Amino acid sequence: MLCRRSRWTPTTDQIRILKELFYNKGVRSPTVEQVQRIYLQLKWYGKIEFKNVYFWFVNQRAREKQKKKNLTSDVQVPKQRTGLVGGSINLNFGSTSSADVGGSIMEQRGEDHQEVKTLPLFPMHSEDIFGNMKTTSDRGGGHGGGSYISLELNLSCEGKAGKSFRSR
Amino acid sequence: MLCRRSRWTPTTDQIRILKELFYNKGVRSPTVEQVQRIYLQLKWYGKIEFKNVYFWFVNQRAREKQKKKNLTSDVQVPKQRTGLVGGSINLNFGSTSSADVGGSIMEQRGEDHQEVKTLPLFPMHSEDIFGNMKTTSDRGGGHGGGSYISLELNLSCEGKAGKSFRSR
DNA sequence: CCGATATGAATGAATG
DNA sequence: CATTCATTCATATCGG
Repeated sequence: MLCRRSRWTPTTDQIRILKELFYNKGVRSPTVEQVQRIYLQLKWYGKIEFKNVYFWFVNQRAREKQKKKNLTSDVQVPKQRTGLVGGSINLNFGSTSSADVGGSIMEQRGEDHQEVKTLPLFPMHSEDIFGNMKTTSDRGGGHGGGSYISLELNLSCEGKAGKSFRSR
Repeated sequence: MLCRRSRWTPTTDQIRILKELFYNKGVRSPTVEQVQRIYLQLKWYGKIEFKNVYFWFVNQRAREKQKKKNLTSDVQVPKQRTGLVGGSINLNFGSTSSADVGGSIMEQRGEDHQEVKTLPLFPMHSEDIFGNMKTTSDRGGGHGGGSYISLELNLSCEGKAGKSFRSR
């Protein structure tokens, strides 16, 4: 059953070795020689190409970063005054339990304030918001504001500066 | 290995809002800031995480294109992926004799010999890989004898891991 | 319950 | 390296 897959499907051994290198050995950005050796070694465990190893590390780095910012802020406030059938507002903020090396869910910063107060559509001028990237803000202490969101969607997609997910 | 992690089940309100944004507002690839705001708003209607919003847009985009491809494309051979590359005319007489349909960059394969003979240099366009490889700071000073990739691999670790991807 | 479908999630591959 | 595309996997939901 040879499933000619268009893309590389790493075997469990290959994955194990790669993760071992990445997490335990701390190999994040292997050198060319290292990638070459890893590749040559991994070939023994199944079909693989040099670029597969290279891409694997690139993706791993990128996703590691993404998943790292997880704070599991799914603390949705038990608050539904509108009577919406929201349905499941279970306070499921059950401690993430992010213990596994490969077990992490990506998420943004723990921005849990649901008090959206009509955030400015585009707070930045062009594409760089030095020191302005954290929407979370840092209001020291005080939070006794109202806690109900109301606005309707105000997202605009006009001359959006920058394009795409550039958090920078 | 059961990855049974209940997945997000969007509420009707969340779906409605998301679709409103996608179709009516034309929001296809929201920026992180936008995703974040959408997330903050949607979470009021039920359990939701940042990544859920992110994935939703990714999937919508992909499937939108998928559907479109199914309609716009004329009836001509749907090119079933029955296995072989079918209709591809292999006029792939590029450089490497091994014509790979996936023809992509950095294709350095030499077939299935899993033995290294002389670590051939990489025939890929260096401008892409080695010219762009700027690793600001990979493993912390593991140079000269610390961070080889060794673990269970017995690959020929000459032990010279001096050069890293960064060609600086 | 069961199989088909819709869709959330994961990840290899690419692009700039 | 940041972001996006493409393909695949996993599962919630639906019809019978």
